[in-house]
Amino acid sequence: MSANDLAAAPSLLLVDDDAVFRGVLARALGRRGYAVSEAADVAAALALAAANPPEYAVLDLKLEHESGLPLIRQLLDLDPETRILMLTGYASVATAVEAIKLGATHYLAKPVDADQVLAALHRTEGDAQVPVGGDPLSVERLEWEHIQRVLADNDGNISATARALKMHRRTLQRKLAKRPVRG
Amino acid sequence: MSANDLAAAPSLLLVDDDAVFRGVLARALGRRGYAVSEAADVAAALALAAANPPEYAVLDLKLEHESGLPLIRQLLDLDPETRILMLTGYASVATAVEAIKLGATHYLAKPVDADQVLAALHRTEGDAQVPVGGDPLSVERLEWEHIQRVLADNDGNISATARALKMHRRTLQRKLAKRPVRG
DNA sequence: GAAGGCCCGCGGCAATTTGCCGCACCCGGC
DNA sequence: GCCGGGTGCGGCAAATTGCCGCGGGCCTTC
Repeated sequence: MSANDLAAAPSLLLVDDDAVFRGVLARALGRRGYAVSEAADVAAALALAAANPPEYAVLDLKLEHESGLPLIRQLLDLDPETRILMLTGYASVATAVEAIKLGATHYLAKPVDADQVLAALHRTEGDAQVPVGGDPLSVERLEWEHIQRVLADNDGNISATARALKMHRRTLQRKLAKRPVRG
Repeated sequence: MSANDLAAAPSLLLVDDDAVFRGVLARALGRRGYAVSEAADVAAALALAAANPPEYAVLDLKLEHESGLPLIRQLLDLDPETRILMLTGYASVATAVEAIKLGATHYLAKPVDADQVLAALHRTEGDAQVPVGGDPLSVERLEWEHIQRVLADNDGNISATARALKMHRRTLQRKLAKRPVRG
């Protein structure tokens, strides 16, 4: 990439607590002509964004001990034009709905590659020739979605969620630790 | 319900191609004080909405041979105030994102009960500190409902259902042998 | 009418998951 | 400080699932 390209490179803020993943994605995006800045938590992300509001942002939903959701609002407060992509390895309909309503541009489940990230960030709204897929959810997937929904209803309180679901707290913990299955 | 209540009843348009499900939900919503009109496809829904734009709408994503997604835009064109809930037994993150971006108020995966539908329709953007009705279904109960629905979709074919649900035929048999749990 | 192809029901057994203990820790109120 | 409630996690017995196999029924096709 030349110095000219650098000068014109659109800024992109990448927030993820997984250093390895973050590094790989940052490098891939940099190679594609973006000026990437990285942060591992909400505080660091806000510091970077306050100093220089990015044009694009890629946020991990599940950071070390906090949620990336509030960042959506805060980034949009700094610059309403920011295009935000929510990214997570623990995707669910419940959190997707929440993210989009908060103003995220798109929402993707990990794993993703840099091209998918960029496609999601640039996608113009509206052209919704969506799949409307064929097969119903697997029981496992359905359970995951339901758990996420109830968990959101209970503000992330695991004990309360376990009670509401009539399952053991320990079991719920274990289920949450696992990644959602596809399908 | 008195005549006064009827006069004040908020209008709700319910669109689903499954007559049984539609009937059950319509009755349940009617009992809760809504003036429910029903439609089985997009054309019928539009006809009803054009004549009398509803305050609320509950749309099935997967209608017989069409998608319910375009209806979101069309209903909002008729009346931007309409609060729309997308409902589907074939939930996916992708369609959820699309529905919300198109302007839907919320998105839920079937099976749901009437209270959850209303809670979703009334939930305000900020957050859900609203007095939510009854407790959510237990995972066990949810699983049972889902299995029954998919089983019906497959004309009672256990092998096909097991494949669709990505579970073992033997396991499905055992689950079916047990009584439905309540909760 | 024999051969496949699909389906159902069920026994058995190993692997995985649950239920249910416990413990250590953090936090917010009293 | 002390208490109640939430979180994370190890361990272990009990229950459930996954995955075999078998026999049998009901079609369709050679």
